[in-house]
Amino acid sequence: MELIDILWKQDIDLGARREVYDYNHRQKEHELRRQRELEEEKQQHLVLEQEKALLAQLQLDEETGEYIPRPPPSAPLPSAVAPLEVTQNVSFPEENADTMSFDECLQLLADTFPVEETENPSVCVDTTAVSAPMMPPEQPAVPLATLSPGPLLPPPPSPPPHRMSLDLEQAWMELLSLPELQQCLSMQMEDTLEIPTYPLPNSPEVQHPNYTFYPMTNLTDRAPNSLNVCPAEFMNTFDVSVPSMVPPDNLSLMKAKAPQLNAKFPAENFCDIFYPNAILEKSSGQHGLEGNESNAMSDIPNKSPFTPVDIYSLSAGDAFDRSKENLTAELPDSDSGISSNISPNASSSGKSVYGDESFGYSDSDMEEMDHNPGSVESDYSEMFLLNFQPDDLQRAIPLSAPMGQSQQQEKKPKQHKTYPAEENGHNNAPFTKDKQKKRSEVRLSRDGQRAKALKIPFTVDMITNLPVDDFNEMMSKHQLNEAQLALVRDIRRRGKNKVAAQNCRKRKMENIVGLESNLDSLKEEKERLLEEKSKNITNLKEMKQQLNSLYLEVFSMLRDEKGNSYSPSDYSLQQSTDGNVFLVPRIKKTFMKSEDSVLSPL
DNA sequence: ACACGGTGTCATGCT
DNA sequence: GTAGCATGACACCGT
Repeated sequence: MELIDILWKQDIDLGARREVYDYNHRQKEHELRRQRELEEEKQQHLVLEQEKALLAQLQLDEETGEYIPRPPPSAPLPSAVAPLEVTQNVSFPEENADTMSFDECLQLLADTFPVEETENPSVCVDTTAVSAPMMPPEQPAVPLATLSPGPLLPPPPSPPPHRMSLDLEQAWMELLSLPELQQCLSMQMEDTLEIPTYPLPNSPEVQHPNYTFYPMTNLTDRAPNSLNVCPAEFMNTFDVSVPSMVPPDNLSLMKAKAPQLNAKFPAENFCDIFYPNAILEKSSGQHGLEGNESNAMSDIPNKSPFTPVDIYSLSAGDAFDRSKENLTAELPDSDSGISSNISPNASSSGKSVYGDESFGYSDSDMEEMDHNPGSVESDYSEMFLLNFQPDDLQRAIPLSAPMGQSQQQEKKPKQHKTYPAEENGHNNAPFTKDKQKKRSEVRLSRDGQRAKALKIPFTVDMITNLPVDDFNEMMSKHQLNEAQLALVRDIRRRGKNKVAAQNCRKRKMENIVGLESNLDSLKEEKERLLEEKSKNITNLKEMKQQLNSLYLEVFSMLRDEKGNSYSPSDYSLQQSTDGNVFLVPRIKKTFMKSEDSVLSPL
């Protein structure tokens, strides 16, 4: 699968389609290796079945809807044979179910049911989500890659009987009521348990059979290039793997292949039964099909936004979808400012004067437009002065949502989109909250409404965020009256000022935060200094005590001529500036205190 | 009903 | 003189 992808990507510029690789791959592994071998076994098996059918085994199968499989030799065949059968029966005469010979009928059933067993995970996924897990995991992830033998090789285990719903059972019984089919089925079903569980195409819930009965005429119309190359068995995978990431080309290819499934179902009335349903569901919108499809696809590893509806829509207008994607791809690169409206997500590319904040209001504008249904498309189409058709514009806008190609998620981006204030650097600001969006939308809607009222052919963000030169150039390209000019200037002024105010407040907050930080640091320093002061005081006090004790010790060691100690009350020790210590009488000291306090004792 | 925060807008000064 | 920015002040709105 990876090789296929690689090869396909390498040659995609050359126009090579992916199925080319798949086709080769499939031919190598399937057609040459298994088809004929299994086909022979199939033929033998059918002969045996035919013999038994003639012996009237009808009663066995119709009652329970489950058919006891005939012993081993034939049982494993259907699943393994399936891919081969599809391939070889592309040109099967499906319209002659009533008139076909018995052998043909047998052949048809023998071919059909085993095929559908293999297709069961794909074609009949919609009927029961239970069948989804049985799908080959690689199918949804790389849809076209399913063309490779992988999905076809391992025929999924026969679905459990309980999977068949009552409706399916009844429909099955009705089908069995047909005489020819009864014979054929009875013979065929004896061999396989899978038959009862086969989701019949006449269930209105079945989605993919719609493709199966898609008019054969479309076959050649849709994909003439790939039709001849790709055998019908590839279609088995397409039903399941209608991918979200598949390029439009591939989608069209898939769509084209879908009709080939006709070969798998002999009864033409099936088409009459189900195809209208398909149309109905198509017309009902994507949700209906998405719901059904999603149920079936829920187990698919890869989300497959492209539902059958998408395929139908493609069939209805490939050109549109292509243009739609082209539009989304091109707009972000456009510097006309229009892209800013349509691609608010392109913050990286939309940066200009204000960085991300530029073009940030398109969301609000769009929401504003949403509030005025009816006038939205026309007004904006006028305002943009683009070549877009309103439909294109309307569809292109959501498509440009940040989801990119996940087109199913385009529904409600506005509510959750990043507000311009957040984009322009305010996302970290404490002001950022949800209501900011609301207010912004309201505010912007004012100017938007005014602009629309005056038929100003620019968007608010264009007016606001374009550089002066570009703005003037844009203005020069349109003849605006005084009111329009005044409004445009006001809008630009307000827009600029709004951004300035936001920046100002941001700075203010930053300043506040900075000042608070400084305050904290200053407080810490103050505490540190106070603590140091306290330590110094303590040390000083200790030193004084030590000095005092030293003084007393020295003084006590002094003796007069008679060997008597001096009284501390009468004498004191004093140190001169040169370091000499003198014993000074207290009386004298008091006398000297007035003239030389330096000599006073410590 | 009131307080408060967030935001847009206006007026003004400055570059 | 004009455009743009910064900012105080005010009003509005939502919580």
